[in-house]
Amino acid sequence: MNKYNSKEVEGRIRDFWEREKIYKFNPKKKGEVYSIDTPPPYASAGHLHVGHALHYTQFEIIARVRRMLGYNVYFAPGFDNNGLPTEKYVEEKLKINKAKTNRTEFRKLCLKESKKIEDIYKEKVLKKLGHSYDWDLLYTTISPEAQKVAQTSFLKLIKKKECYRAKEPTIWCPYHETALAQAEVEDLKRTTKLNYIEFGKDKKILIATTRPELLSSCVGIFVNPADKRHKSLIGKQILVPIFNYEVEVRADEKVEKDFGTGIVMVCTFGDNTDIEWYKKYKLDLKISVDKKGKLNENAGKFAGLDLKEGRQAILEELKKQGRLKKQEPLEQTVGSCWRCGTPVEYIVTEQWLIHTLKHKKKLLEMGNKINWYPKFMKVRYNDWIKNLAWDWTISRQRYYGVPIPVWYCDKCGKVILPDEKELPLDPLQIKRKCKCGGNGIPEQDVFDTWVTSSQSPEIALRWLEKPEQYKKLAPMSLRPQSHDIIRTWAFYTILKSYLLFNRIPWKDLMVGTFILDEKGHGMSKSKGNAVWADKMIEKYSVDVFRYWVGGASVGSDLPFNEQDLIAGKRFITKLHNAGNFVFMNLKDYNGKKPVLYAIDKWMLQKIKEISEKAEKKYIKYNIAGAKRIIENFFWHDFCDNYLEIVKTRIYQNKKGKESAQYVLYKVLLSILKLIAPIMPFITEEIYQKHYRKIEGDKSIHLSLFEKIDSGGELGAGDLFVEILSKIRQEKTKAKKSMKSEIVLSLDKKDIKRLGGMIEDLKDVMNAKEIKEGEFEVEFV
RNA sequence: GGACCUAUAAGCUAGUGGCAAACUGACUCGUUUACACCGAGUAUUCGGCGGUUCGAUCCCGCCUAGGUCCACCA
Repeated sequence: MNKYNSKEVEGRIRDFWEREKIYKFNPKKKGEVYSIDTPPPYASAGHLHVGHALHYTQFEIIARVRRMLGYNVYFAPGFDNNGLPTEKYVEEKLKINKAKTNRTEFRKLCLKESKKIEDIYKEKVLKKLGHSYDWDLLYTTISPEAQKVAQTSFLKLIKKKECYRAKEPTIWCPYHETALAQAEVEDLKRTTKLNYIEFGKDKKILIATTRPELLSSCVGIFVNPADKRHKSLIGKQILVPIFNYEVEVRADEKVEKDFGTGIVMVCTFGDNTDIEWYKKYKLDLKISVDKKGKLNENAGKFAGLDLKEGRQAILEELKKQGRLKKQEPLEQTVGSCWRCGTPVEYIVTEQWLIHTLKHKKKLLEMGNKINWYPKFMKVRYNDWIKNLAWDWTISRQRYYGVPIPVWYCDKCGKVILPDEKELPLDPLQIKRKCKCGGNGIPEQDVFDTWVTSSQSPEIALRWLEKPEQYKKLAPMSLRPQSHDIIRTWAFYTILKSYLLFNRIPWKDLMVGTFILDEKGHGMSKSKGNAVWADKMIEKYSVDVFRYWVGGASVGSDLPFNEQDLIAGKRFITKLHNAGNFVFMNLKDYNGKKPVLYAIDKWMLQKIKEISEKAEKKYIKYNIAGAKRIIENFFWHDFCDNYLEIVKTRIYQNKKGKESAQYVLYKVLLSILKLIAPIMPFITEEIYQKHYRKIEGDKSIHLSLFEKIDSGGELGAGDLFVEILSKIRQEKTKAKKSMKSEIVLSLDKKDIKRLGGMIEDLKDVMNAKEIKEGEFEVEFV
C-alpha cells in the first residue's frame, strides 16, 4: 500500500492554504465573530523550544475549532519588537554599545534586526506549524499604528486624570539606569552580612543593618512600641556615627523585636518599609545614591564610590572608630531587576505613573467578569492586586521604545501635550513652543513596553484605524497566555481596558500548558535543557507534533516526553490507512442514503454522541479531553470493531452493502473533521482527495463539524460489541485465530435483542451457526 | 510567613461518592483482501494518617514530597 509521506503532503497543503487564502478574515461572512488576542512573540530569537511551540499551537487549535463551529474567526498575528529584549538582542548581536551610537540610528538598527527575525518566525516557525493566522492582519508593537495606540491612550488617561507625573520614590535598576515597575522586580537570594553598629553619643545603642552604605541617608530610628527594652528611647535624639547628626527615635508596630537588636534605622531609601515610614512620619529626604548606583555628595568623603565600595569603606571607618561591634552572615532575598539581576535601589526621580492603587476594588470586579481557564488562575490575579504597593510607573529611561509624547516648558515648567491628531510622534524630532512663550524641552524617556502590550486588543482590532470594526468586535473573545505573566500582561490589559473603556478586554482567558523538561524542570535556553520544536518537526512531522500538543491539558504543567510523539506517528498512519480502506471500498458507492442496517444505525448514533461530547470539550478549551474521546472512538469503535463488522458484507457484495458504505463515508468524514483542528494536514489531504468534490467546501478547515441525523439508539449495538469482545476472549484463551470457525450459543433474550444484527455477528466472528442457550463458544 | 496546583500501573496521563482506565513498555497468542507503525488478550495501581459516610481514589482536615505565585527581607 502507498505510504504516507508527511513532508511532501505538509508542504503541498501549506502552499494550497496560502494560495487560496483559506484563513483570510472576511468581515461580511456570516456568523458571530470569535476574536483571539494573540500573544505576540518577542522578535529576539530565531526558533522556539517545544514549550513555546506548544503554547502557540494550543490556541491555534482553538481558532480552528471555532471556525468549524461556525464562528467568523478574527485571528491576527503579531510580533513584539518593542523594548528591552530587542534592545539587548541588537546590542549583543551587532556588538555595539548603544550609549555610543546615536539614538535614532540605534532605533533603526533595532527595527532592521527585528524584521529579519520576524520573517524567520513567520515562514519557518508559525506557517510551518500550520498556524491559521490571517497574515494580512499582522501587527508589530513598534509600528506607527501601535505607537499611536499607546500615545493616544496616554493622552486620554492624562485627560481622565488617571495618568500623572510625580517626583516619587521609584524602583530603580542602577545597571540599566531606568525606573522599573513592581512587576519587573524578581527575588534574588543571597548571603550578606548583618552589621551591628553603635549609634549615639552619651546614650549608646546598637543597630543591626545590612545596608551600612546608606548611613548618610539615615533619617530616623524605629523600635517596636511593645518592646520594653527600648521604651525609654522613644522620642530621644540619637547621633548617627561618622556623619555626626542626630535623628529621632520613633515607635512602629512593623518593627520586629526579634530581628537584630530590635532597633531599625530608616534610610531614604533602603527598602519598601523605608518608603512607607518616610511617607507616614513625614521624615526628611536624604538621598545618597545616584542613578548609576554610586554614592553622591551627601555621603561626604565617600562620594563617588559605588555601593559595594562604599559599604567597605564605611564599615572600615566604623571599625576604626570602634563602632562596628559584630558581624554575622544573613540569608536574605532582595528585589532585583528581572533582566540583569542587579539588586534594585529606590531613588526619587520624576516619572510618569498610572493610578492603580485606588482602583484595586474595581480591578477585582473586572477579574470576576472574565472566565478564567482554569479557574484557579484567577487567584493569582487577585493576589497580585491585593498585594500591589505602587502605582504603575510607565516611563523608562531607555533608548528603544515608544516615545512619551510630551515637552516641558523651559520658562514656566508646564507640561506641553500634543494633539491626538498629531500622533504618533517623537518629541525629540519636533520643536514645540509653550503658551507662555517658552521653549519646550522634549521628553527623552520612552514607555514601559507593557504600555503598548497592554493594548494588544486595541492594536489587533485596529482601534484607531477602523473604529467601526473595533466597536463591533470589542471586547475580544479570548486571551490566551501563560501563567507567568498574569501580573503583567493580563493585569495591565485589564487595567487599561477598565480605565479607558470601563469594561473587560476579553470574555475568556485561557492559561496554556507550561512545559517542563523530562526531569520536571522549567524549560529554557539559558538552562540548556530546551528541546527545539523545529528538530522534533523535522524528525517526525507537524501533525505528529500537534498531536502531542493536543494531548496537553490547559493550565497544568507537562513534562516533555518524546515517547508521546511516537504515539502520534502511529495515529496518523492508522488514519491514512483507514482512509485508504474506506475509499477502496467506496468505488461503487452512489452517495444516496439507503435503508440502514441496525448496526450501521448504531454506528451513526455513536458518532453523533461522540461529536457532541467532543465539541463540548473543545468549547471549554479542553483540547486533550476532546482528543481522547475522538481518538478512542476512531481507533477502537470505528477501526477495530465497525470496520471488521462490515468487511464481510462489503467484500462479499452482500445485501446491505450500500448501508455500510453510506455509514463508512459519513463516519470517517465526521472523524476527520473532529480531529482536523489538531492535525490539519493529514485531514486536509484525505478531504481533498476523496471528499471535496462531493462535499463542496474548498477546505476541510472551512467546513462545519458534521451534524449526524441517526435517529438510532445504542442498546443493541452495545450488546453486540459486548458479545464480540467475549467471543474474542474465548478465541484468545483457546489460542485460536480470530477467523477460526465456531458455533455460538447465546441467550434467547440476547438473540431477540440483536435482531437484524445476528447476520453481521456471524460474519465478523465466522460463526457457522448461532444456537439458543447459555453463552458458549465451540470450535469446529 | 501566606496562597495555589499536583500526587493514580514501570513511564506519561484520564476519571468517578458504589465493578478503577487509555496510551507507551513487558508478557502470551493470533494475523497476510486498510494497517507489523496490525489485531486479541494477560499482569501490576489510586502518596501517608485521620474524619464524614452503609460505602472514599473522589468530599473534609492534617502530614509528606514536587512545582508555582506572592509577602517579608532593618
